[in-house]
Amino acid sequence: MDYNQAYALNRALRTIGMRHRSLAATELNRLGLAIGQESLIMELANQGPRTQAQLATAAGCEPPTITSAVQKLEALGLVSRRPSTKDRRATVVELTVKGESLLEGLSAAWIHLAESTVAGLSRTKVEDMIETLDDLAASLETAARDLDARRPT
Amino acid sequence: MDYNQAYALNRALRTIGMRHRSLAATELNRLGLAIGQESLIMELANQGPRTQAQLATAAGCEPPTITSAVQKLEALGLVSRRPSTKDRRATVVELTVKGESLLEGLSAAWIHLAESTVAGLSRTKVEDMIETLDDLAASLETAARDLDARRPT
DNA sequence: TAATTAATGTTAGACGCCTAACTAATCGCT
DNA sequence: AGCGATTAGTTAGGCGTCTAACATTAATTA
Repeated sequence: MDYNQAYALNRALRTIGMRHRSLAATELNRLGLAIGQESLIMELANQGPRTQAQLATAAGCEPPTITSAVQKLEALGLVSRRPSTKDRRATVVELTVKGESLLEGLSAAWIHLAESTVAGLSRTKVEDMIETLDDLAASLETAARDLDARRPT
Repeated sequence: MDYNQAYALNRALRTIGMRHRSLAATELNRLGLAIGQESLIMELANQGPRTQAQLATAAGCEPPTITSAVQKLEALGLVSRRPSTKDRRATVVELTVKGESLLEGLSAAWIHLAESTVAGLSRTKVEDMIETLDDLAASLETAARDLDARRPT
């Protein structure tokens, strides 16, 4: 690949990441949430109670990030924690009633975010966009996995 | 747009942002740089000496981010600062010789980053990917602009 | 010209995310 | 059965980014 293509690709991805994150943050602020917390709430809503390790895998981030996010969600009363009965190392996280009451607003906010994200597209259909982004997300996941498989212990 | 589409879109964008940023960070770390600094260096290489306000606009971030990034680049000896002669508020930032010596490695790293980003694509050609991402980046820029135009003083 | 408004850059403090280092518990192998 | 290796979670400290508040200088307008 030549430099101009690489530059264009990386630059587009940088601005996409920053802008989408920023729009997401303003949507979530209206609900009293910070960015990152939504992915835990949605995962708990979809899958039921999960350990923090499962949440880390689902959210694609590292354990310390989960520790801190769960602590804050617990302080907000949106989530509860209890020790796992089967594995005494593990902590099971569960949505509280108050947490579930957020789900409706969260869905609306997420639709609004997606709509403003694609509102200004000039030559791409939304279905094609989603298709393309899924392909890219998968490619980046394998690139990331390959990278730290190559990183020794 | 229905919720499932919105969820898929937002989720793909979240992972794309996180993974690409993370890959970029490991590339830059090899050069002794942190993420974000590369966009200033590249802008200075492309456009010549710039004020911090111009750098903020080009990088798509806020003035305090530039202040801190420029301070660190200056401490590394990659960049020099001098007061503008025409506007006594402004600071002009310029690449040093040591900064220019990084450009070659930076280009190589950026090509490598782009290649690993797209290496795992299964159903999208690179040219189409760039086209689609440019469209999306532009859409998100206008969404962000509209948002804080709506935010009053 | 004088007064108001706008722009440049800084500091302070917050956020999410990261890595490194650690404890405690479980797993795996001999 | 026991010991080394792995896994779950936490703490400490770093990064880039943001907003809010501020001082300084420039531009606008009365």
